[in-house]
Amino acid sequence: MEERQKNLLKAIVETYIKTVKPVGSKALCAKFKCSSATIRNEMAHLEELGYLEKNHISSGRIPSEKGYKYYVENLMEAEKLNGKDMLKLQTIFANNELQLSDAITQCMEIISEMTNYTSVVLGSSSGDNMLLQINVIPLNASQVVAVVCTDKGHVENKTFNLKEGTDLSELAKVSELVNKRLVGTPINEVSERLELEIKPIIQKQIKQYETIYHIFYDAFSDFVNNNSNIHVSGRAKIFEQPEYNNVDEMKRLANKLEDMAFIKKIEHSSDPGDEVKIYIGEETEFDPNVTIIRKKYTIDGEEKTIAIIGPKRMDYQRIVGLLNYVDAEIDNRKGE
Amino acid sequence: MEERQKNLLKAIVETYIKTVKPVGSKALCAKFKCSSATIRNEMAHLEELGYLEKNHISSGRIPSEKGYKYYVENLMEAEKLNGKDMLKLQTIFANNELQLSDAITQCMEIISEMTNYTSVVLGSSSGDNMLLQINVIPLNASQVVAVVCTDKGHVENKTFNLKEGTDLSELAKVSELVNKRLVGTPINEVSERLELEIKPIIQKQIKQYETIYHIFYDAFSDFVNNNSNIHVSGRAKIFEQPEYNNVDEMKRLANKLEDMAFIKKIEHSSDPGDEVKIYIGEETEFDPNVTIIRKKYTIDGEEKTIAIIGPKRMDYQRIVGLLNYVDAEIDNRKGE
DNA sequence: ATTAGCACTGACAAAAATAGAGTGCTAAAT
DNA sequence: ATTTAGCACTCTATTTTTGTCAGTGCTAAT
Repeated sequence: MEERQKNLLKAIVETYIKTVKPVGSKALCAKFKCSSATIRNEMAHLEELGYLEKNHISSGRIPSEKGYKYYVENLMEAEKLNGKDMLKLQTIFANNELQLSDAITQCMEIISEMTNYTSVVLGSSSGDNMLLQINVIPLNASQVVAVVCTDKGHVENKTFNLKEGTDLSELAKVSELVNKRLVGTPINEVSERLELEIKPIIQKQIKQYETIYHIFYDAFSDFVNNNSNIHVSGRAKIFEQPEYNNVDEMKRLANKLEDMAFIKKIEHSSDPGDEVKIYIGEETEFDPNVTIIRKKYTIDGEEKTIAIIGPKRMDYQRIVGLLNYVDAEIDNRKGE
Repeated sequence: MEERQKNLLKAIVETYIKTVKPVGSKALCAKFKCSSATIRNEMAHLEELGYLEKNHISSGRIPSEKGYKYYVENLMEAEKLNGKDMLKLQTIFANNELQLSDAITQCMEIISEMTNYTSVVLGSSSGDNMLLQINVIPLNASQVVAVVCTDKGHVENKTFNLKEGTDLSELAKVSELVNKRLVGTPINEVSERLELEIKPIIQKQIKQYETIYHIFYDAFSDFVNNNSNIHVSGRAKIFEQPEYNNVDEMKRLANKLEDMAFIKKIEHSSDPGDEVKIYIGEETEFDPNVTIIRKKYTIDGEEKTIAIIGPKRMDYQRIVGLLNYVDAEIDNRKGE
């Protein structure tokens, strides 16, 4: 692609991002110091190459997915954060009382607020967490709460009703046994080892071993299946974007943003790199009409993914700028 | 109001609920075995009394808020659950492994799915929970997680970074002290007693008392402010209702359904009774264009509120029928 | 290679025409 | 004293018509 064509593509993408209206040839004459006809010729060329599209035969051009892609990879310059935005984020990270992972969550909420895009924070899927401790705390004669804690500091709990006459001391015994034998086991293997190692032992020693076994079994399987580690904010924010001026489009997306199983896909998305990654349209695996910008971190040994969901014509410069800033702050805090 | 007028109002409300179109006089001739003119006269009368409204001078009638109100209080007969609906709910409650409060949450999710309304489950606001136990579990040299458990089985946890050289044994000492002194304290008074009773003691005995004091203080204040005890499902479901065929209306409601502070209002709503309560339009304190049907329970000593949010012309019969059924199942389980 | 010029396209908005459902009122019928 | 048929009228909703305009592609001249 020639230099002028690159500049033209850049100008078209940026104009379209601002105006949300197909870009016509006249609009760019001044910038390129040539007539609209010249621009039209170049546009036709860019269209042939697949970087631009038209809504109908006589409309202005809009960038195609390929066009956006080329733009973010080759043409865009990440924007420096403006003072206002920076200030808001700074105050969050400056607060050292705040746990880093909470700071990140808060910060993504703010970004959603500032930009009118939806933001997501995905905690790691507890896969590489290991059992640190299980406590079984009696609430009253017929209820106990089991509290499981992992080495990464994840805690889950579940309340159980006891059958009449369950012996609390037996419960305590089993809990001690589990703590002695299974600490350090990856959390999603605990169930298995419970079955293979613990069950045979308690089967002999404990009277109501079935009830008690179930309590432990359930407490762990719940842990693995839990998705509480997902924060979505500004689900409704993205609807402020002009592309969602249409009821069906809104409904379609609103449903997806409700579905946590779907949201999880953002994390699993293709490649695992930890730089800022931009997925446009089909590539997102989430929705063909959105762009997702995401970044992965490892904090205290745990993976965390943050992502912004916006329309395909999202303000790439600003978002990348923001995420870069967040990145720097996190590095900064991690260095401490 | 005369008998025929009551019947007419009932018919109009029920027709409107089904068709979502203003009800004209002809449509009801057959049912009332009289001419449209007679119906019109009666309609005019009902309108004078404030039970009906018109969109414009020559349109059919729609029920006013007062009309709906009168309907649900005097005219409606709760519907018997149809077999399909009942079956779905039954399987949830039949599963005795499932904790009752989880069963309720699941069941409200299903109801949202079945009816295309939004459902909400609000746990009690932890006000009358009392401290049962706090554990401070070390994760590694520089991090601990504090786990607070109340007598009602609520568990919250928070991770803290320790300053260089914090003495873990001192932490354990304080945690023992808190467990000895403050168990049984209402959870929202713990902070205060921490300040008044614990601080003076540790101030003398503990070197890094400030850091350690903060850990406990923060762990409790987080507990009180937490809203994790809210489940909203089918936020997007309500948009399937034909009244949300308009982008602005959708956005307005989507924003409210995102805002947990707003959702909480459903619980605090005026009177505290524990029967099925129907709030229509303005009465909801949530949104003038919706109806909220809610029911409060006390389960294991904790208040729980379930609610359905739908349009003002929601299918009252079905929802009340469903909630009655849920009610019966809960009573059934509580009785065990 | 660039540009002026021109015919042409399709979206969009405003205006006009049409159909239809429903009302209120009056006067006659029961 | 109700009830009803009949009629003029109102308003909505839909379709049709018309005009405007931004933008294009192509050709021929620069």
